[in-house]
Amino acid sequence: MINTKLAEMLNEIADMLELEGEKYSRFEVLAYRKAAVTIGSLQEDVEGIYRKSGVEGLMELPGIGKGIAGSIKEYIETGKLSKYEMLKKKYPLDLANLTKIQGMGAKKAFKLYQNLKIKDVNGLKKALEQQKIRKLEGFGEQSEEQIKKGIALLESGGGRMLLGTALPEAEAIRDKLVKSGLIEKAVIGGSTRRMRETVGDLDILLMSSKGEKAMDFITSLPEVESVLVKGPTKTSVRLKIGLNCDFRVVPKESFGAALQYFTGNKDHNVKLREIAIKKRLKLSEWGLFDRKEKNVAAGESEEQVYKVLGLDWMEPEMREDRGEIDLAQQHRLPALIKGSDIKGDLHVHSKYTDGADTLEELAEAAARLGLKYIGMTDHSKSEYITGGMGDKEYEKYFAAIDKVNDKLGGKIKLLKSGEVDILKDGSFDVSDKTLDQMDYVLGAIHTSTKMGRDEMTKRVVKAMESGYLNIFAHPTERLINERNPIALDLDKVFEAAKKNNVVMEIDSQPSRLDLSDENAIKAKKYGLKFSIDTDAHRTSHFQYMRYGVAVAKRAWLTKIDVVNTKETDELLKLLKK
DNA sequence: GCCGTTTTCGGCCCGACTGTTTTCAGTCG
Repeated sequence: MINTKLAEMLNEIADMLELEGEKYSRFEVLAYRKAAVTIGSLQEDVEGIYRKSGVEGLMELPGIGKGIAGSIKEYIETGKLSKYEMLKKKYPLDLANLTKIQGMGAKKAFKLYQNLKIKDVNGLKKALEQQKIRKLEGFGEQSEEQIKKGIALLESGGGRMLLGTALPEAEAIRDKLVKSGLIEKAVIGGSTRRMRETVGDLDILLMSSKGEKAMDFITSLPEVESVLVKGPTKTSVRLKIGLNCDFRVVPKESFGAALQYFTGNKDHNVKLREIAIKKRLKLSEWGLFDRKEKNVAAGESEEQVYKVLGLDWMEPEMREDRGEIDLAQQHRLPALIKGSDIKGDLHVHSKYTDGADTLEELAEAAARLGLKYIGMTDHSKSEYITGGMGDKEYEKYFAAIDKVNDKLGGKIKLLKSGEVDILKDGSFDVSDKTLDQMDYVLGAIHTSTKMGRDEMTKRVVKAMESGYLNIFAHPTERLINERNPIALDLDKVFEAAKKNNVVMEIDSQPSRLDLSDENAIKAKKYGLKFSIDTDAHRTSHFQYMRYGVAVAKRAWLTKIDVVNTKETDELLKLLKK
């Protein structure tokens, strides 16, 4: 995939245009940066788009017009980008990596090149050792320290962290702040509030009349490793878990505007500000102001900000500039699914294979959370590491489930199922008789995951056409930051699922979140139904449901899109073949 | 360079903090 490389080059072009100064408008620089973000965050291979739909296809991407589409074409066809090559002659330094250092932009990097012939991060390190940088005009000892820190951060990884790790940490810090008595309100914002699958840093918004004291309290928290920035309204720290956290203190009358600002993604916010301008208003984190500098959306609420702009309030998960602003203007926002809509969990493991708890323990824990049913889906024999079961074992398993159900007396119902392996040829690794005894069949790919795209797609489609498969579990088999998705033609898979009434799973494990929000959006376009499951391997994993629900919300799913919002009887009817 | 119930030309979001400066450029989100 050339996406990353191409995005890096577009960014470098932006850097170099910036160095050109007056010759180029800052908006042209911005255009290249925006295009770089588009290409860099693309799920599909940009080369694939070009091969399939040509330059026109590229131009449908946001921020890609005639000029940059042409450049992309040139790069794909020739392996070179003439604009890049031309500029690079004038600026022969590794801007891509140098500017990854916090606090180092193109201008500083170029100044270091002009004066000290520093071309890359290694050269920079040497200059730091020799304390050459502090002698430069505009730099000092503290600049050297800052650059050193930036390099260390870069080398320690500094990538995005799983939401499932970051959110509990943010909540713990938030709760401490609330307990401190120094603040009136604390709300977690940013991509964490939008519940993105990974988080680059944390944003916590505070309402306080004792701002300075609150900032002192924050920098003395045991979770804090070092203080990066400290001012009266903004403080940034490095947390020990390896994440930066920004704290902003705002007064009551700005809280709604600030929360809005620190929640929407960049494009969503820019669009709102543009709407404000059209209404002769000015939107910032401090409020929504008219021409007399009067805050016309005063108060604590985001609702007010959206309302004055003529928009309905929307859930944070939607604020990604995926068309939600238009819908909010037309008062046509969908009613997204809520956590409380979930009636059961259709993917749960017990001690019978690789789970930690007994059937009874799981049932009791789920009942306490208010669930009406859980589907027991212990592994089939191909997963021998987990103690996967064959036909005989499943027979005993189902008998045990019956027994526990009797004992539970209707408090909650255990459903009979299994996480059945879809073999290389698309068949299942247990007999039809066993499958017939299940209330529903949950199928998954676990073995031979390196198959080619065509073969893998055929394998899955065949399983769907068998008439046995009800739910396709963690469809892409990816692990975030660890394992790439299996090669699947999702269009063909979704088509087959629609034809054969197969439900797509949204697996709520924080490292899976599979389907992803983007793939779930795609699946919904095919009219598919979803099952949001925890894939629990112990009772505490039932808590993961909120992450799966968040993915569903990010994909704009409503209650009727999700099968496990149904009551038990209705669900069983729905899944019956 | 991109984009359009505000336009095919003329716009393009807004503010905080830092370090090195004597009023600001650079960087970041």
